[in-house]
Amino acid sequence: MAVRDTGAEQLIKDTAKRIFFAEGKRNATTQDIADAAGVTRTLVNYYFRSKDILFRQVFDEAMLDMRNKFDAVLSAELPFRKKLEGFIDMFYAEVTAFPYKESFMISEINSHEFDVDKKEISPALRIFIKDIQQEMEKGTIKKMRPANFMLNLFSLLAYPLLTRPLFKKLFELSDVEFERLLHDRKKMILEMLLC
Amino acid sequence: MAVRDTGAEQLIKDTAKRIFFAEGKRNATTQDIADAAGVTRTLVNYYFRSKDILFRQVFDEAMLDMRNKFDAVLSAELPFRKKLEGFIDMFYAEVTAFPYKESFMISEINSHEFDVDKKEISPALRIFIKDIQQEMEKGTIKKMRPANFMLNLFSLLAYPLLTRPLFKKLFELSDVEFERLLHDRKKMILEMLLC
DNA sequence: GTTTTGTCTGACAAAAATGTCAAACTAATC
DNA sequence: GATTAGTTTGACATTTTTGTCAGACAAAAC
Repeated sequence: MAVRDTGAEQLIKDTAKRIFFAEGKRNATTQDIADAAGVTRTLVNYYFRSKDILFRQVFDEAMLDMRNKFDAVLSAELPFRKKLEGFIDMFYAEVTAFPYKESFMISEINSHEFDVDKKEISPALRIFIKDIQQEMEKGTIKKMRPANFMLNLFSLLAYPLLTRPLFKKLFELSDVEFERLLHDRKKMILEMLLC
Repeated sequence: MAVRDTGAEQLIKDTAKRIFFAEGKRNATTQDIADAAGVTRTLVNYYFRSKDILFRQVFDEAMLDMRNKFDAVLSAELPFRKKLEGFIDMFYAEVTAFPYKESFMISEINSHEFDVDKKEISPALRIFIKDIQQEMEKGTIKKMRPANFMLNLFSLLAYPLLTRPLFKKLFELSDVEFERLLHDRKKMILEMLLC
């Protein structure tokens, strides 16, 4: 298949990603996606057979894409603190490009069809877990299960972005003020993790 | 309206809440809800006119319910540390009863129709912000914007539950092991916040 | 230049979900 | 016990979304 590549298949996937992750239209129909891509809906079915398959494919690729970015940062040859900084920067860049991606993923993760195709703990994660344990022995971070350290890192980083609209209203913050808040967090997160 | 209260209206709402928040069927149809409640779908329309209105009503009540619980804990006459502990316990209890509520709320908060009907910062929140500032002056917590302190609290508490299925797989954890992890977090979160 | 093969489209069919209405039912009220 | 008014239902209509299929189109192969 796909011998005479016209780019339509990729175009459809990219458009779907934009609509879901950048524009936050979680309930977009195949027609919406086709329209946005400037093709007919029939073509979407031609390449992906069904909506579910398109969904799954977009989700899986997004998942893989994220994992690759995580792995690149977490297995880099850098001191621990630099790794964390790199991770935070990478994460913020990702959110800036795709503000709704996190929210979308959370939804999927909690849906009943969720199933990742992993065999085992990734090598990069294994390296990072080693790092964490070493830092604990050095005393730069508190002793805890590595999984909990990672949960803390992700939590402090991701959650504020997931609840941004709510917190903006709760604390009566403008966009600029919220950005400033996020900016402050960068240093603060490091301090909290490396106590 | 509702002069001859048969309990059907409340039954439908309660059933919807159970399906959404406890069973995690985010895309349940009105038919699904009617079936689960043991009534006809027509009756759902009789009481709520449209699916959207039912959704909105269930969401708003859930939001209000949460806010009330938060307020009760945050404005209690207790030392700061006890308040935090109460908050954490309340949150875990809530999640145990409705495992998918958080995820549902995040979705809604990030949808484009989201709009809370609040006038101003709630009195309870104002009290808690005062508490936070006092603790900062006493030196029991690091100096930061109160909003950031609250974000930290929520993040550390809520995020692990949102990504539970993913982390379970990533770290190859059983349900029991994950529960143990969560249990450890209780003390840890307090330590991280009160350094 | 004609055949072949992959790409794309319009028209149609099917399915899924929501909404409406007249009429049946039932518990209060008179 | 007849009337009234709120409640419930089944049948029907509409809307929305998805899926299919025969055929048009275009580029490569012969």
